[in-house]
Amino acid sequence: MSTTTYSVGEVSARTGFSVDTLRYYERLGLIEPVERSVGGRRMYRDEDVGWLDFVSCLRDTGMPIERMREFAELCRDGEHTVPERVDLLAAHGQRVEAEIEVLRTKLAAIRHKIEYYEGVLALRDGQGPDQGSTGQDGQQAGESSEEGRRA
Amino acid sequence: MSTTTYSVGEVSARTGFSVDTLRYYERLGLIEPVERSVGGRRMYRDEDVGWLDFVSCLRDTGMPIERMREFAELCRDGEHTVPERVDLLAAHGQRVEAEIEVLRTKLAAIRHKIEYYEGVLALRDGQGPDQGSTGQDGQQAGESSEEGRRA
DNA sequence: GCTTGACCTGGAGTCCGCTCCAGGTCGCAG
DNA sequence: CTGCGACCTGGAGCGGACTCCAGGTCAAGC
Repeated sequence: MSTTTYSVGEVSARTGFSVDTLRYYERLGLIEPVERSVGGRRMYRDEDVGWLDFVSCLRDTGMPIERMREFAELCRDGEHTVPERVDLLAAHGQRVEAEIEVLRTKLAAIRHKIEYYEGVLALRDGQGPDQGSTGQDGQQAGESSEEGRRA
Repeated sequence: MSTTTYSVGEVSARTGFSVDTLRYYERLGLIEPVERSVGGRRMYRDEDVGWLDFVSCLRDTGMPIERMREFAELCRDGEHTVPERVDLLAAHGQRVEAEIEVLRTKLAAIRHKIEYYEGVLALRDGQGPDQGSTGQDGQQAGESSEEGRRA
């Protein structure tokens, strides 16, 4: 069983992190110091890649680097930190859920606006073409009559 | 019908934008120059607040300021820009949907990890308390055997 | 009239998360 | 042995989105 390893470039391709970011994360202690070849080059193992995949979950869900670092530290500190890790992840999970909810709500408002615009277009195309290019549509005025208050 | 107006502080409280941010957005042309009192103070009207509510939808769904500015400009340029506005918003909507999808997927992976940890805890509490604090749990090693590859 | 707090301006400063750079090494192909 | 491309380091630079500051004005209450 030859323990295959990957260069930083390969890992970059696999994980989507840029080469610079991989080195940056390592400096920050977000990744354990990666094994090196004789010539000093990084040799990532499968576990490293697995960890990076998880880090990408954290990052892509908006966890700040500092908190990821804390989490990494907990992982390094041994199994007795598992409860804390759960707390940290669960708290993050809640934030992500809340974030998703915000996105859904606000996206709905955006879609609503699109529909309003499409209504405007349908109306315009249906009856008389282009009635005065500069109507009472000054940024907020025009459509606010339709949507006004309500985030 | 007295057209009520709001001070920058009131609008800040209502919209959630900080006072500084409100002024900043106005400077950038993201909001039309707001009406002023004799003494030079901003007096926001309901339409302004409505527009800000919509801006918060764009911002909170991650639209960069520059694109918001473009959108604001289209709104100012008159009704003939409605198709472009729709395009801009629709494109943004797609990105937001994609983003939500990413969040869901990655959140699922995080939950999976939490469950794994809870399994570890249940196991540990069930049979023999704390078996060696510094096991083979060096950051990625331990749990990678469980989750390994797969973002 | 005086105090106090909210407001004004232009510009500088901050924080985050990378990203780029210079100057040097490694190692494989030809 | 010579390229050449991928890699190394420490540190500087960048883009985005605010946030803060100094120094001044305004307006309502006492």
